[in-house]
Amino acid sequence: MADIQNPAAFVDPVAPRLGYMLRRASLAMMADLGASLVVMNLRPVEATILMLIGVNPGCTQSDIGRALGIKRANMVPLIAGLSARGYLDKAPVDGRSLALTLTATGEEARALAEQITDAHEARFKQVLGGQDPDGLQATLALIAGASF
Amino acid sequence: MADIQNPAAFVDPVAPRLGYMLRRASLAMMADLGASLVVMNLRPVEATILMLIGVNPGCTQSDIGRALGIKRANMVPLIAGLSARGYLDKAPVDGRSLALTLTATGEEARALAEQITDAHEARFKQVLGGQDPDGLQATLALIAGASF
DNA sequence: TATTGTTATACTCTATAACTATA
DNA sequence: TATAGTTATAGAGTATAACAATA
Repeated sequence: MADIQNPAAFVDPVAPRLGYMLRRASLAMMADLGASLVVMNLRPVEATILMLIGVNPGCTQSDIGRALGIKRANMVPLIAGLSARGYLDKAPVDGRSLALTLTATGEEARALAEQITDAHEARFKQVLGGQDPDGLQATLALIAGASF
Repeated sequence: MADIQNPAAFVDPVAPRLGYMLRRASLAMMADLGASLVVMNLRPVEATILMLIGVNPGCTQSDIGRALGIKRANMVPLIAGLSARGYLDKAPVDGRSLALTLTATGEEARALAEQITDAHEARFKQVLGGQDPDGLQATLALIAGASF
């Protein structure tokens, strides 16, 4: 029986597992990013969408959904929310699709979100000590792109 | 405007971000683990709980919740589910807490889950090429343990 | 026939509040 | 007063099915 009086005696058998540690590291970074973006009342996914439209002006919400792995149906409230806050302009291109661009306010929000994300990332790179963040990035890309 | 006829022209501004790539790598591994465990009708979190009780026989569900970052209230249906499948034995220790152990069937399930998880992990370590998985593991632990 | 945007809906995961019984 | 287990509930996030309009 585990000695529950001594928390250190409790063994965590999944700590040495790559997938679980990946998950914990991801949750730690996402929690920090979320906490950092709360000052501008923006969620990480909303910040991502602003950045995506910033570099891809005129894209559609279906484009964004494909890029981020979000279903069309779930893009609707996300775009509606950002639009209601005055961050987005919609222009018909097709008759069925809308070209999305950032308003001036939206561009300000994107720039601030980018700045906050930079600072967030810098904090974690410092934790890495001397290790190469780009090397880690490349390794993670290998894992993210794996298919069996 | 982004050339939506050519998907390659669509720029992903968060791909070079550590946190986002961490998230994508984590989702990729968790999806693979989930798909691998489906043959025994077990979710990753349930497999984790079996492993946790396996090395910490006699622990309580509150112990498990603390170890995995799952609230007491959300542990209830998890333990009830594993118990209903005949994987767990509960023995009163306290009057208010229950000591959890694996039944013979539960131990079989744990062993199989461990084996499936091993194979899953081996696949991803192969994707890493020559890179040191333990080094990556240690780096992820630094990120997971960071606090600001 | 395929795609865009949309609505409705359901399921999972997570979070809080409140209760009981025990310590 | 604090903890273990529990219930109810609410909020995200994610999934599918279906529809109208358009390509």
